[in-house]
Amino acid sequence: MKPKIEDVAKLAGVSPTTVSRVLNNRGYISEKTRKKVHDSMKQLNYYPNEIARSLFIKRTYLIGLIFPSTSNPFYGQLIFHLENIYAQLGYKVLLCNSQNNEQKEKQYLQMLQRNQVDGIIAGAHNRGIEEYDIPKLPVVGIDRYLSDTIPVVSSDNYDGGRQATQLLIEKGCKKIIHINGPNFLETPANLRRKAYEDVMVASQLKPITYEFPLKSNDEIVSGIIKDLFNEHPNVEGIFASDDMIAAKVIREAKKRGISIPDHLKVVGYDGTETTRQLLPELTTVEQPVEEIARKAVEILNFQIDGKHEDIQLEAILPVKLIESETT
Amino acid sequence: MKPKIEDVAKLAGVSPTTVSRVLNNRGYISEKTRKKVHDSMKQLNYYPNEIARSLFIKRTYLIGLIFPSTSNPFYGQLIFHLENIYAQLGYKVLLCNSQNNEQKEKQYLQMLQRNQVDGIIAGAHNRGIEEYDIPKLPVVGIDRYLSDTIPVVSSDNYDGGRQATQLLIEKGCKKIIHINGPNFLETPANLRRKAYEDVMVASQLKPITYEFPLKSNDEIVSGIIKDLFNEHPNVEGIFASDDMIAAKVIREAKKRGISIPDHLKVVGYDGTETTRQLLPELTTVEQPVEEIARKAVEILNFQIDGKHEDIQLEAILPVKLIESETT
DNA sequence: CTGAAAGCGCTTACAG
DNA sequence: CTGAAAGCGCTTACAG
Repeated sequence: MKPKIEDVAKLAGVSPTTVSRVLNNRGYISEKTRKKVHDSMKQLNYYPNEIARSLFIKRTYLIGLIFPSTSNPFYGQLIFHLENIYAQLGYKVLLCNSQNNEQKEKQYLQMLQRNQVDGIIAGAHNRGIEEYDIPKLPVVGIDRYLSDTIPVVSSDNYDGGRQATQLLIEKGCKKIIHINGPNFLETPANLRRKAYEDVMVASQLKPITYEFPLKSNDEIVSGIIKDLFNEHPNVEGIFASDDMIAAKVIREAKKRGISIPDHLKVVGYDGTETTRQLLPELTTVEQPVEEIARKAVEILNFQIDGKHEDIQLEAILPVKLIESETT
Repeated sequence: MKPKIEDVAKLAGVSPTTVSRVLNNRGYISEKTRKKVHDSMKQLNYYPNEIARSLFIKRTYLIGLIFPSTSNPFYGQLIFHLENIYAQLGYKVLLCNSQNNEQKEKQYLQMLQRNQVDGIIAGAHNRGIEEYDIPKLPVVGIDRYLSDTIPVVSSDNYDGGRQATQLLIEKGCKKIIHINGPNFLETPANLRRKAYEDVMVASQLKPITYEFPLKSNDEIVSGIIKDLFNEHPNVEGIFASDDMIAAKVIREAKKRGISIPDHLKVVGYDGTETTRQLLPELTTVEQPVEEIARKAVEILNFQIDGKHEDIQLEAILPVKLIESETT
């Protein structure tokens, strides 16, 4: 069986208390004892059982991460940074792919509570889930309003939408169409649309938004893009609410022999590493993914440490327009 | 404070033993008692502490996942499936981004042991790490030989390399170049190169492989691709060892005004969802990501359950050539 | 059908 | 500087 503290203690000829103290660098320990203990630990190949420790100290240093899918480049990159930051802070990360499924999400929430996580960071979903309002469980949302008391971190969606739309206007587009998810959601991401509409109106242009439904797959989105081109064959600019959609727009335009950027200009949103590698020609609004991760961790830490006075309820981080070849 | 089993017991007027039995559906419980206990749990909003449970049963239902980065589309998708499968099986998943850093990886390995994970699934790295040989800790490698006794799951890299190369030959290419990582590594992925060389030689063509170093970044890879085009301006076919590299090849070809597929044909490897969305025109060899995940879980489960006779030391899953517009 | 006791592997006051 | 005892929140024989 795995050696335990008692085994180390026996071999070193000391008490379990002493071994624990050596392990945790707590209290006074003579150099001689410390060495004996360390030698015994090495000899037995001992490593402490964190489960037992967690039970006692009532702290797991576990963080739950609930996001739709690591397969999506934006979330994949965000989770990468979150995990990195937490690893450096001595935390571990429990991964949950919610797939935007409310039922799954509730189950994960239960599971994370049972496993005594110190906190939760959760990413975009269709709507707030009241189950997130767990007394004393630190939670931070990313691009997502979970409840009135749960802090949200997001990129400056409004400014991103504004910059994207303005760029298209500056480049001479008049007929500019936006593609986005459903409008009824109160997500920060909806500000991309709001900004688009505001800028269009301010420039005396008519905003037109094509919406795809909440649970839409590849085909549905492709169909909507086809509709867009059929109904507006003379569209000059398209601002897609994310890079995946922008990629589909580009593809459809190519199929129709519409040359980009001469006859059509396209702007995406996200600007993940993966997009920039696979589709570097796309002009897009880059989210500060690492900074979002850092901010979310910072706010969650304030909650964990009980520093409630330091918590911002909303943190908005600046985006960066990356001009490439589609505009 | 959080209610514990004792609180539920008191409220229900029974012993903690009985509550535990209700919780675990073990032994005989009268319907009346069961109801009382359930009511009390609901009233107190009780949920069991898995940490305490784990300590006793010596089983955490935790699996450690060590992969270079969730930001990479292949690993992101693989991890997505692994997590999904494990969630359905009632397991939880601890995520570790090793970033191909041996030091980090060793630390994660320690951490996972301290946290009493039931098993580990680890993805590609530069070389085997002896620390993986932990007595009685179930481990499975994906596309990676960790040690003689650790099972490996991979796509049929040889067949993938063969199909890619043969396609290029069939399409009329004579001068076909391969781009891959360093050859000295004994990874299953190196079979892609081996297959390329075998097919070329069998077709009386000269294999030429451009290698990029182990720790290479964007720029280094781009530089190597530039070299390739400078040194072989008349190259007709390029088989890249993954889709990211293929994307760079396409980009460089465009810059040089080389038209694809007319004057140059390109084949990638991986065929992740993300690639297929962002770069659907790429011909590539699709890895059976979900099947790889399933197989790895299956083999790890055999180890966890002690069914050592059922364990395959090497599982190779079939790939699928997806012909698109770059060939 | 139900309960009292012991124990999972740690840590922390409290003594000395 | 070091140790004996109690306890973190569960579960499992063992009794009854």
